[in-house]
Amino acid sequence: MAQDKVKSTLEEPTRQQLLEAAGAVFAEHGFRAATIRQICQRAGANVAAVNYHFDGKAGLYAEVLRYAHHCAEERHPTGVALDKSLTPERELELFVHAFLQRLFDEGRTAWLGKLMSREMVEPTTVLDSVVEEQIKPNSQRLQHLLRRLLGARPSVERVRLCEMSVVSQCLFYHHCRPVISRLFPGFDFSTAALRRLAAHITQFSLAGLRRAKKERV
Amino acid sequence: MAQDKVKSTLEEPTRQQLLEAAGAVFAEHGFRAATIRQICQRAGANVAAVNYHFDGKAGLYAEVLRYAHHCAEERHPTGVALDKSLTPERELELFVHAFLQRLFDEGRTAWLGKLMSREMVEPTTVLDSVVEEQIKPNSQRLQHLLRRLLGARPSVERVRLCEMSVVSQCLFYHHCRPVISRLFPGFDFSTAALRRLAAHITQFSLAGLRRAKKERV
Amino acid sequence: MAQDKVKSTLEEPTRQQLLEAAGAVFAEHGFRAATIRQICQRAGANVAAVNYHFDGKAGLYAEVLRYAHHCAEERHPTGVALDKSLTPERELELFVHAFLQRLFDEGRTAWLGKLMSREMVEPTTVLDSVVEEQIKPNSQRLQHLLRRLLGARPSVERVRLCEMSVVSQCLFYHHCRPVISRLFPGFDFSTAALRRLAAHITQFSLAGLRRAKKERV
Amino acid sequence: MAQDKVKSTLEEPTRQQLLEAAGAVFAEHGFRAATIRQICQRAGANVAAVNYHFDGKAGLYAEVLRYAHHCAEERHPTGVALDKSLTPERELELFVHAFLQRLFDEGRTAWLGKLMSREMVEPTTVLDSVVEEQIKPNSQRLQHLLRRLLGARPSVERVRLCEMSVVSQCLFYHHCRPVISRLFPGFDFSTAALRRLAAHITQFSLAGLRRAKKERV
DNA sequence: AATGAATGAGCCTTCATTCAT
DNA sequence: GATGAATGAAGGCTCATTCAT
Repeated sequence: MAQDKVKSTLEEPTRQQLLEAAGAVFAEHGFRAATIRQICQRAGANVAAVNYHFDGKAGLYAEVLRYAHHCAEERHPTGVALDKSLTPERELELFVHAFLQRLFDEGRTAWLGKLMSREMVEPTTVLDSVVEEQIKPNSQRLQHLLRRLLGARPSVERVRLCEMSVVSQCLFYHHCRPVISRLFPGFDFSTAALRRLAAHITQFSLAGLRRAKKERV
Repeated sequence: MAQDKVKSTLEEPTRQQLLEAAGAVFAEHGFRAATIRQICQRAGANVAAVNYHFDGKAGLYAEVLRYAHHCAEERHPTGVALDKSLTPERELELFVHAFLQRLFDEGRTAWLGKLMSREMVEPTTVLDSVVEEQIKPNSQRLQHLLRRLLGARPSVERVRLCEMSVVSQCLFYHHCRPVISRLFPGFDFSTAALRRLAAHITQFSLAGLRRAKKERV
Repeated sequence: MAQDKVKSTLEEPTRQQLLEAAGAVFAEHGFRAATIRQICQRAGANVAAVNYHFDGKAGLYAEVLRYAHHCAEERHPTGVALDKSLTPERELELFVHAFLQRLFDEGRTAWLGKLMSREMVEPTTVLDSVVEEQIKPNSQRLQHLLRRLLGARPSVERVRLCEMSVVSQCLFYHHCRPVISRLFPGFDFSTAALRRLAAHITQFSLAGLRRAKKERV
Repeated sequence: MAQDKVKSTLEEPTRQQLLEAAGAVFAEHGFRAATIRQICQRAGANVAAVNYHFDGKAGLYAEVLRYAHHCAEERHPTGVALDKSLTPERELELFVHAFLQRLFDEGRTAWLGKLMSREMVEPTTVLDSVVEEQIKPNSQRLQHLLRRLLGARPSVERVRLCEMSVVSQCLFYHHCRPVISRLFPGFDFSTAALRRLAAHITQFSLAGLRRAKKERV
C-alpha cells in the first residue's frame, strides 16, 4: 500500500535501525564495551527490542557483522569483472588500490574494518563464517592473479607467501594507524595519498614477485 | 620482623606478583574484560591491593605495559651491535628473523605482542610514550639500514614507505593469525617455519628495495 | 468460509488448546514460574492470545483450575452411587482406594493434584470456590460414612478429627512424595502398591474409628 | 574489645541480618518470587551483599534452609532424652504433641515449615541433604518407638506404613491449613487445641498400631 | 478472532572502588 | 603495608502486557 511506502521511507523499521546503530557502536567500542542501552537509545528503540529481534547482544553482533559485509560489498564490489585486456601488472595495481580505498572508506564500510580488527584480537564464532564466505573467495581471486605473475608452476606455499606479502602491506596502514600517526605525524590518507600508496605497494610487490618467479619451488 | 624478611625472600613482593598476574590476564582478556578479582586471585593478593599499589585498574595497566616492554627488551634486545662486517642484505635478514622471533615468542614477551595488538584497536594514553621510547628508536635503526640499501639520497617519504613494506610483512603473521589459521589450516609458526618466513620476506623485500633504488624521489 | 469450518473441526479451537497447554505448564512449573510464551508456544498460539481469551495470566490460571477439576471429576467421579448392600467397612476401603488412585493418576487428572498442592502453599482466590464446590461435598459424603462407623451420636468435632485422620493418610503419599522417595528409595506407587496402601490405611483407620466409638463426646 | 561487644549487640553483622531477612521472605514468597532487593532492604544491606556473602540467590537459599533447621532444632530439640520410665504409649503422645507444636510454632521455626512445604512442591538440590541429615534421624527414632509398640518382628514395610500413618496425621494440619480454615472456619490451633489434637492422633494411632500388631508380616 | 511488533518495569549479577581496621 | 567487608552504579536479560493491524 501507499501507506506502507510512506512508512518505510519516513521511519525505518526498528530492526534496521538497530542494525545501523549497533554497527556504529560496536565498531567504536567493541562488543564488550558496547551496551545495548546505548544502541537502543541511538536506534530510538526499547531495550527489549534487541532481545526480541536478535535474541540477545551476541545475536545482534553476528547480524551486524554480516550486515557490514553486505554493505561493504555493495559499495566496493570485490568481484569486479576487470577488463580482460588489462595486463596482470595493471590488474594488481587496481586490486591494491581498491583494497586500500575500502580500508579507508567512511560510513558503514568503515565499520567492517574496525569490527574485523577487533575480531583479529579477540575472535568470535562469527569469524569462521566470515573467513569462509568472504575472505576465502577474495583470497583465491588474488592467488589466481598472482599465479599469472609468477608464471610456471609455483608451489602452493610460494603463492601463499606472496599473497600475504601483498595483502599485509595494504592492511598495515589500517591496522597500525595509531602508531603511524604518532611516528609520522604528517602522514595522511587522502585520496591522492592512497593513490601514491597503491603505486608504491604495487611496484615494490611486482619486484618481489619477479624475484620469486626465478626461484625454484 | 625476621618473619617478614623470610617472607620477602621466599615470596615475590605483592606488587611484583600483581604485575605478573596482570600481564597475563590483560594480554588474554584485554583491559575491559579483565577483572581485578581475577588478577588478584592469580597474584594471591587482596582485591584492594590493586588500588593500593597502582591506584586503580588503569594505573595497573599502564605499569604492566611498561613492564612487558622491559621484559621483552631484556629477552630480545633490539639494539644488538651487529657485526660490522655483515652485508646490509644479511643484516636485513637478521632483523626480519629477530622481529618474527620476538613476535612469536612465548611467556612474558608474548604479553607485549597481544597488548600492543589491543592498543592498535583501542589506543590508550600509554601508547604515546611507548611509541616515543620504544618504537621510534627501532624505526630509526631500520631506516638507517634501509638507506644503505637504497643508496643515493632517497626521499624521507620513500624510506618510510619501504620501511613500512618490510615491517608490515612481519607484523601480518602476528596480527592476522586468526584468519591465517582458518584460511591455511596447515600453516605453523615453528622455529623452522619462522626461518623460511624470514627468508621469503627478506628476498621479497630486497627485490622491492632494488626496484625502489632505481626510481627518482 | 469452508476453510474455517475444516479448521475448527480438525484443530481444537485456540481457547481449548490454551487450556490444555496451560494445565500442563502450570502444574509443572507453578503460576509464577510458568511463562505465557511457554504456554502459547505449546498451544501453537500467539503470545497475545492469552490476554485476548482470558484477560491475562491470572484469568487463565483460574480457568485452568476449574477445567482441571472438570476433567478429574469426569474421570474419577466421586459421587459414585455405591452399592447399598456394601458394609460401611468395605465402603471405606473403596473410598480410600479411589482417593489414592485419583492422586496418582496420570494425564489431566495429575494436573489437579499438583495445582492443588501449590494452592496449599500459596492459596489464590480461586481456592475459595474450589473448596466450596468441590471439596465440601466430598467432605460431607465422607463424614456421612464415618458417622455410620462411629455409631451413636459423635460430636461434630470427633467426626472432623476422624475424617482428617483418614484423609491425611491418603494425601500424605502425594504431598510428601519427594521425601518418601529419598527416605525409602524402593517405595513405588504401582497399581498393586496402591491396593496394599489402601488396605493398610483402611485397617489402621477402622481400628482408630472403633476406638473413637467407645469414647464419649 | 568492649567496642566489639557493643557493636555485636547493637548491630548484627550483615551476614546474619541477611539470613534473618531471607528466612522470612523466602518463607512468605518462595524462592522464585522473593527478590534479593526485598531481602536486602529488610536486612538493611546493599543488593550486592548477597552475592558477596552467599554467592548468589541460590546460595543464600541453601544457607537459609540450614539456618532454619538449626533454629528449629535449638528451640524444639527432637532428640530429647525421654524419661526411661515412660510407657511407649505415653512416649508416642509426647512425640506427636512435640511435632505439632513445632509445626505451629511462630517465628523462625515457622520458616522451616513453610520452606519445607515449598520443597515438597518444588524440590531443590538442598532437599537431599535435609532429608539425610535432618529427617532420616527423626524417622529412625520414631521407627524405634513404633517397633516397641508393634512387638514381635514386624516387617520393614509394616513399620514404614505405620510410621507414615502417624506422621501424616500431624503434617496434615500444617499442610492443608488453607483448606481446613475454609472448610471448618472455627478450627483453631491454640495451645489447648494442639493438646486435644495430639490426644486424638495418639489414641487413633495406638488403636491402629494394636490392630497392626495382630497381623502377620 | 487473532497477531506480530514493541514496551517498560524489574530482576540477578558483576565490578571497580572505598572504608574501617 | 595490607585486608575483608561493603557499596552503588550499571549491564544483559526476561516477562506480562499493549497496540495497530
